[in-house]
Amino acid sequence: MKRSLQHNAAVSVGEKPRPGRPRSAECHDAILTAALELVEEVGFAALTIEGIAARAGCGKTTIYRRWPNKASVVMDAFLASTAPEISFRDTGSTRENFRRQLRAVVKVLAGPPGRIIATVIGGGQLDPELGEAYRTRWQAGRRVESRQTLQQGISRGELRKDTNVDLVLDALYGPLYYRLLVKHAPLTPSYADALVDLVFPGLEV
Amino acid sequence: MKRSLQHNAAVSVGEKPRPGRPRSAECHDAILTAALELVEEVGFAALTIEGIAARAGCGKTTIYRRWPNKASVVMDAFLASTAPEISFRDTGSTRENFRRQLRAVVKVLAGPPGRIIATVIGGGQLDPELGEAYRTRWQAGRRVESRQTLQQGISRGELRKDTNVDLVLDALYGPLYYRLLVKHAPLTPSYADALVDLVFPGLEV
Amino acid sequence: MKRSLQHNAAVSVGEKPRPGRPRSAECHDAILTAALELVEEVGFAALTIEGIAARAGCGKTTIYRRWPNKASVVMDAFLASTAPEISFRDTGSTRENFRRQLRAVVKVLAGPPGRIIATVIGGGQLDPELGEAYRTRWQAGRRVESRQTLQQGISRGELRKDTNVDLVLDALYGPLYYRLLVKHAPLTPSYADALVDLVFPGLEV
Amino acid sequence: MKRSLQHNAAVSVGEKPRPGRPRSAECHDAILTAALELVEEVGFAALTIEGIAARAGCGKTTIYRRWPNKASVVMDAFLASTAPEISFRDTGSTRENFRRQLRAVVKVLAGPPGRIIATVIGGGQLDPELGEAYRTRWQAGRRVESRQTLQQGISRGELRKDTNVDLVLDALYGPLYYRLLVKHAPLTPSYADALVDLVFPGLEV
DNA sequence: GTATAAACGAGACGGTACGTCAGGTCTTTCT
DNA sequence: AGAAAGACCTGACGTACCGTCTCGTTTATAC
Repeated sequence: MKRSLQHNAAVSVGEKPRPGRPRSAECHDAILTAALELVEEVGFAALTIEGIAARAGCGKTTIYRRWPNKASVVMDAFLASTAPEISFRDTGSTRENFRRQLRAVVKVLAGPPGRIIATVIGGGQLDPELGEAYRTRWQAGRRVESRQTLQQGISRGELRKDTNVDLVLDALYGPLYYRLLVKHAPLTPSYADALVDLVFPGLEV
Repeated sequence: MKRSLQHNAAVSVGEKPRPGRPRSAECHDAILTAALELVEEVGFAALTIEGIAARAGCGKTTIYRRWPNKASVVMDAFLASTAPEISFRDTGSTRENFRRQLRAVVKVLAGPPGRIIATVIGGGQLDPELGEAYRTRWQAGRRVESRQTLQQGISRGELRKDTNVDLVLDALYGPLYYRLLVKHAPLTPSYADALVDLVFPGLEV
Repeated sequence: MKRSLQHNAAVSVGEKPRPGRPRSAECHDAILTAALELVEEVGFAALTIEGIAARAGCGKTTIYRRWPNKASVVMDAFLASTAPEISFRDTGSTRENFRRQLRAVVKVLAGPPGRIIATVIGGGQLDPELGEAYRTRWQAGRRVESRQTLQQGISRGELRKDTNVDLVLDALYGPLYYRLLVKHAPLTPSYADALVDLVFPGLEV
Repeated sequence: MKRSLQHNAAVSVGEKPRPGRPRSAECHDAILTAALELVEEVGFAALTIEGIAARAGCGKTTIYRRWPNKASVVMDAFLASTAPEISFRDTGSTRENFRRQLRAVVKVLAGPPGRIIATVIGGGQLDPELGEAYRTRWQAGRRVESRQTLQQGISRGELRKDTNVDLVLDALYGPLYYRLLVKHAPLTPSYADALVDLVFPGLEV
């Protein structure tokens, strides 16, 4: 059951061929694609293993053999689809770097991937495993880059040495996810700008 | 179906008595209590209407007659239990007012009500009605008071006249909900303090 | 509960007026009419008290106050509608008397009342009370007349003195009901004729 | 849905093995046995699919997968239990052949199988499919043998050449079913004898 | 007249069973 | 030996009626 955090089914390179019929890669992809489509169409709660199997044209058993629960399937499907994305580019100014990246994040969150992320975070409130999977397999990776960019700003002397990094990251990204999840107001690029301009003055030396 | 935003079963004051046997208030309370207990014990996903009915000692029909889905039951249960709570008191300093209120909010979110709020927001990603119910019946009310306090600070000359109120509220509360929902770090009173001290310097004249 | 064999709700003549609002005759009729219509439309099994109440425009309680179960309602409804019907007329010949009456019976059984009788007998296999009601309140009455006609034939010297009356009545009517209920062949006037001509030769002196 | 007239679940001989887990024969038998027991204990009306499933130790779905309604289950249960039964033996005299067979039929109808037959015919008044199933899967088979025996009597010169076969069969069996269903008098062997002696005089040359 | 008494409609109540759906497991044949 | 199919038991779903029970409202007789 603890294998749920890894691509447990991928036919890794250099894998020694085990006896028996090898697992079908077409099948694997079909399942992930079906899962992704369905989670967008009906949401995580209404998503069923049977539905995924039916759309993927495979048996339920084939899914259960590879993933322990539907959360893992969805998480794998999400990662397989959204892996290549929003990263930082150095403009020379840390504030400007964040402004650009936050605008990119807003763009993603306001689109279809945003709905999936919201679905996954929402499902994570009900299914602890999904929450854990989201944190470690998606959130943590993004956070590393943001932290590095912030730390770079500190070491370059742009930002105060006593900057509470985790707090600042929360102050920047928290409001975005807040609007994504509560939907009390829209997510716009100018909202990203305003946020950066609210938080950074207190950080810059 | 559009009645889900109101206490649809309560025998409101001054209500002209409709024909037929009136709905039982004991029953109403028993259901909400049972729902609240169960959602804490087993979580929203494992919560069943049958389970609520069994614990409340009433028939399933009685629940279905009053609420369209389990999300609404939980929402009503939550409101009935957590209504009288976190409010502002004027200490003379707007920053101090917010520091105290955010600490109170953290206390609530870190406790059992926090789990239910997270559950409701999570469920709101799948069930639009629940999301809407959360926004209008809970979130909006809290927001009004916060906005007034902030505006008071502006009119008292403590805060800049060009303060973007909605943005500031998001910057203060967003990070709290971010941690509540993503759970990448704990919610502590000192986090509330740090947040206030990060955001306010840029606002004060 | 044992009152189900009598018209328990009719405002009988000479009834001493009890205090309180008297039972409504319109209501009574509306219920019986609704029951009759519904039993023809959907059958006895799918018939519901709620359905009758809804169509009759009265409350369920009003029905339960008067009849102990749906079988009684249907039986009353049937009797109220089909009371005036098939009787014997003396032609001088007993065989002819029966031929005419059996033709009349076939006519009734082949029409809508036949469907209701079939429904009632069918329901009687599942609901003993309905069966008992059918026997005593309908069947027995018809039987008396047939028996008298047969006995008249005996005393007039047309039929053998050792005629087994009950057997002959069964031999005459049994096949009609057999076809009514099993439906393996149609009920036609000529079938009645043939039946009479099969049974009577052995009876006549 | 048109499969209800056949043993739709039986693993027929010579059936090419389809993929997937085959239907369990133990399960099949357990359901039919449970259905038969229950219909005798509580009657058809109080019979529930849930009750059958509980006693058979299987899930409701397993029953619904094989039969469309409880009538079909009972019909199959009845056929499986009463298949090997009442048949004719040639004594040399057609009248005697029928006397013996009618006595056997009376014996069956007066016992537990009789209650089930009555239940099935009764149910057939409400559910056309059940009526059709009864006619084709039970009644028709019995009728063939009776017709052959009657025709044998004709060709042997015992009975008149112009005998109306269908009418005679109705005259012999109709009264039995009449008493079975209306229950106005008991079914006894001597009743069978008397019936034969009433009908045959008119047939014999 | 004004109690008092009962029937009325409406509809909520605790239940039972419905027929469906999906869960996760299993058993079988096919590749 | 894995894939695909499909049957298995389980358990919850949301619905329909059951028969009972309040309600507030008539509509009678009795005081």
